[in-house]
Amino acid sequence: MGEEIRYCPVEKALAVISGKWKPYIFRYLTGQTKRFGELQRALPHVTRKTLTQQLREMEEDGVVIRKVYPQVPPKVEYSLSDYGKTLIPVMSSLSSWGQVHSKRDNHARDNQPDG
Amino acid sequence: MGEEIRYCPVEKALAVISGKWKPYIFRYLTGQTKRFGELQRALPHVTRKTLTQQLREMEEDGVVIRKVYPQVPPKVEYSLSDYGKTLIPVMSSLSSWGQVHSKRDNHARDNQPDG
DNA sequence: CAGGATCCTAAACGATACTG
DNA sequence: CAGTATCGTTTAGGATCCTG
Repeated sequence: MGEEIRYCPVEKALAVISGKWKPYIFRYLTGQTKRFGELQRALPHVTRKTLTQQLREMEEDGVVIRKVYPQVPPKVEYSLSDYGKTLIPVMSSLSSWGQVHSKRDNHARDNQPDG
Repeated sequence: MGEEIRYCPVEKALAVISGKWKPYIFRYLTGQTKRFGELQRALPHVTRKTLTQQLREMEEDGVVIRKVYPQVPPKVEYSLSDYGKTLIPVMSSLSSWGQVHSKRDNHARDNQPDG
């Protein structure tokens, strides 16, 4: 998901936040540190494998910090890095656009007066 | 690319702008009406089929207006709809983030002093 | 000029089972 | 608890050829 270099800054930003569960992970980690299991419970529809993958990618991109506590049973905490936090206003921008235009779903592309 | 309903506003926004060439199309159409061929020349690496697809999706999503001039040879113009223009600040947000953090490429996730 | 049709590949994601 | 390994499906996008 980031194999080739991104020349377009928009693409670069999208490369970091694109991923089926990344927006959710992002929102959930904003302001909070969470354990793997907590994320899993918050996102009941994602498999462990995929959740791990998405988190690994976010870690690779430097937006998420993974802290492993060497104990048994294992404990792993995830949090946003300072770098990751710089994405918060971007996510807000996306979010507010999505909220404002949520009345316009997939269809409804003809002039829909403010119903 | 928008088969299922998006519950998350961020996902909803991403669904509209995600697509390999959409950011470029977006930027290129911002403030200008362009013909299909112009877009193609501006994006030398995209095939006609894919360019058409992306434009169709953007039209479906209501962000792009496709105007066909019934003449031979055909002439088709693309422009941003008013709805599409509401995405400009969102694109700006993504873009400026991408620009600011462009020094941080795919790797380089350890502390890299401004070398 | 601006496409449509068809075939193909790579990558994302899911399902399921196993592990330190 | 927090993964990894393997397999299978879906889909975005590319390659190529055809058309009004």
